[in-house]
Amino acid sequence: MNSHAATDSWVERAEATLAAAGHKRGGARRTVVELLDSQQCALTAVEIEDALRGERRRVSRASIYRILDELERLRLVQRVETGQAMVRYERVCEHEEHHHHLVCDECGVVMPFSDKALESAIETLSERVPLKVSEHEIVLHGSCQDCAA
Amino acid sequence: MNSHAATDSWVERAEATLAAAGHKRGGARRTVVELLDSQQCALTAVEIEDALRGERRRVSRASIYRILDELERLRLVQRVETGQAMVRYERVCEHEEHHHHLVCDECGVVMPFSDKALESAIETLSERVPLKVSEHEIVLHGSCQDCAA
DNA sequence: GTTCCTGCAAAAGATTTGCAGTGAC
DNA sequence: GTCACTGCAAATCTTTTGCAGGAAC
Repeated sequence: MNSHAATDSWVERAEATLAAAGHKRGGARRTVVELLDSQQCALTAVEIEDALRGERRRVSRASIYRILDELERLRLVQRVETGQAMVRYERVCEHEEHHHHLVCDECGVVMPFSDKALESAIETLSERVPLKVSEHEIVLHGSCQDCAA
Repeated sequence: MNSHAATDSWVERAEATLAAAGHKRGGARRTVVELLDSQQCALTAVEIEDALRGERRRVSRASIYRILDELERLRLVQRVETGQAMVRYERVCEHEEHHHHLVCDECGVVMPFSDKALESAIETLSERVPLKVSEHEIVLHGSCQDCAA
């Protein structure tokens, strides 16, 4: 499930960062971290709960939100707002290409994409704007191939 | 408050589109439409309710949501997701420059910006992606000049 | 033993819906 | 008169919080 090099896998960085922040190792948190690591794209809290209910250990909704919140504070995951009712979360990889999202407004599927030209446009722009920019989020809405057919 | 040319002001287009869609003229809806027309940037439902409570006619929260929902379906307003708890809405002007948003994560202020290079990057990109793109949303997060000082 | 971690149940906050009365055409 | 519009109150849904027991160190 996990295709990173062993030495800088996201799970390991997450565990290390959590430990450095004074956290103990909790079973629920480890389970969530492992699930997030195995995902290619962003999940909602409910999707995480459902994914864990069958497979691995069950984790309560409240814990999932608490864990996601802490992971976000530590910049290990990022929120993705897709305009759907629920917020999505995905892991942040330091050495990996930054990506954004495509959302099909008909079926709700969310897919990642990345584009160099877009990133450099954002970078240039960030310096001309009355805001010290720390992050950016881009979402393209439309119909996916299945729904447009 | 309103700086459009009389012939294609957003209020007029909105009224015409609503009428064409079989709507009668409602006092609450007209009040909300006029408020949205007077705004430079996106408002939340609660901000709309508060703005109307003092000044013009009071409109119930439920009606505001229903009105915004209908205006969105007719593509007269668009949602803006800023990562704050509430969704924001703003009018969509056909002949005006498309804009996006800067959000200060400290004080919550939302500002509009626009950038040609960014728009063309999006346009080019939209054709290479497995989605029939109909809309896009870009949000830059960071600290505004007051908060960064 | 202290401090963090979890689940459960309750709370909070945003948005939606049911219903009954009012208004537009 | 009919069908849309609106407000109120209740419901729904996502996310947060309080609390008590359990686990890590």
